[in-house]
This record gives sequence, C-alpha cells and structure tokens, in this order.
Amino acid sequence: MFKVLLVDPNCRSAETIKKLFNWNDLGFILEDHAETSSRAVDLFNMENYSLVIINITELKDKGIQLCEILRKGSLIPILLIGGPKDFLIIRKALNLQVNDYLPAPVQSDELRTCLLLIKQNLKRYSLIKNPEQLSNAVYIQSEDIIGQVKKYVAESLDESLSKRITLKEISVMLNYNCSYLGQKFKYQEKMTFNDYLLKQRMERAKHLLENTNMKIYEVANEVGYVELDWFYKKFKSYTGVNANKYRELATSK
DNA sequence: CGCGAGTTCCTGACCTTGGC
DNA sequence: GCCAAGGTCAGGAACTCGCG
Repeated sequence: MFKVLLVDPNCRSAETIKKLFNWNDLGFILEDHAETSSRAVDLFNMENYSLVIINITELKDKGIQLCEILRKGSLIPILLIGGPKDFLIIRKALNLQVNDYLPAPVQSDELRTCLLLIKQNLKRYSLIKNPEQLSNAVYIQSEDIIGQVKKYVAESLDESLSKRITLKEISVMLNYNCSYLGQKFKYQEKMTFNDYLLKQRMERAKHLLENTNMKIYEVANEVGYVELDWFYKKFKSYTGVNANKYRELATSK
C-alpha cells in the first residue's frame, strides 16, 4: 500500500476526492489531509508518504512553495489539481518536476488512471525521499524499459483499463520520447507497439469467448474497444473468423 | 541515444443491413 | 427491437526517416 498526503484547504473538495473511489482497491491509503502547506510539511517530515496531491487552485503560490520544499529533499511524486485559470501557477510547478496535473473538478476515471501510472513507477523504484537513488532508478528504467511497457499493458488489461493504453501516455510516464520508445519497442520485440497491443487484446478476447458467457459487446468493452464494430473487424482479421463463430468452434471442441 | 517532422495507419463515430 | 456485422471517413496516435 502506498500512503498518500492530500493538501487541500477546501474540506469539501478534499472529501469529494477521498470518496471518488475506494483508494485501497488501487493500492493507496488516503487518510492524511493537510489544510495548509505548513501542516503538509509537518506531516511530510513525520510520515513516509509515497504521493502528495495538491489542490493548486486553493493554495496558489503557497502550493508552489510547498512543491519547492518537497523537491529540496525528495523526489516523491507530486500530483496537482487545478482549474483552467491556474495555468501560470501550473507552469511554474512544471519547472519543479511535478509529475502530473489533473483539471478540476477531478473525474474519477482520470484520477484512477493517473494513480495507476504513479503506482507503476512506485512499484518499480522505491525512490521516495532520497534524490541520490534517482540516478540508479533511471539506469534500471532504461535497461528494462520495454519490460515496463509490456508490464503496464498487461496490468492495464487486467484492470479493464485497456482502452486507455497509449504509447504516448506510457512514454510520458517513463520520461521517454514517444517515437523513440516506439522504435526501441520494435527493435527489441520484433513487432510494433500496436501489433503487440492488438495481440494482447485479441488473446484476452479469445480467452473470454472460450471461458465465459459474456456477450460480444461485453468482451469488446472488456478488452478495450469502445466501438463494437471496430472490435469485429480486428477480431476477424486476427483470427480469420467472426467472434461468434470463434466461440462456436471453441466450445464445440 | 534521443528528438522532430512528415507519413501511415488505427480508432471512433455514424450509418446501414440482415438474422432472430 | 436487439444484436451482429460491414462500409466509410475524419482526427489523432503510432511509425519511419533523417539529423544532431
């Protein structure tokens, strides 16, 4: 479990964030809430957090100061929440290597995706409070980068978030150029990222068709296809038969 | 190794058709 | 009416190429 510190002067919005979903299900514990940046610093020094979420709309420049303080002695992931009017402040924060930014009001699926990305990184490296560990982490990252991409795809499929899988998103998460990561993936795996993603989705769809009574549209949705028609096309081109025919053949064996 | 520009191709959206 | 299946097209994501 990764411990989260929420910094938000607005108790109502803090409560809303807490209740967006069950944080424990995603592997996070959100119990601590600081209403001021000074209280946040106190808590940060006392507890061992894995993530800090800051409502920049409410804190403004104090939020930036808080980012500066956290960054001085730590590489802890920082997630900002702010509105369209906070552009200048967010721009400042980006210079402090803030990990991500979500527009307010936060949507549950957006935050969930963001947390999964952060969790991927946290699982990979335990670089919470020691900047010296970053160089080691980056070294590991570049060595096993494709492994991380594949792992992310697999976990996203498991958690039914496959429709959100994009190479662009993964490249941002891993601090790589999108085109470079695509090249690297193809070189190592002898197939493009899209081909790999398609293969994983289709194999999962085949498994679901063989072992469950789910409707075709449910299977399509489960493996990440929003549009059923596109799933039909891809499935047929991958397997050579229609989804229904495939189930018929598989279950008659 | 890493990035940017241009090109290719995938995806989502909308529609139609046919079978049950 | 519901579900399965296919056609078309615009926009965006992924890929390729070339360069530093």
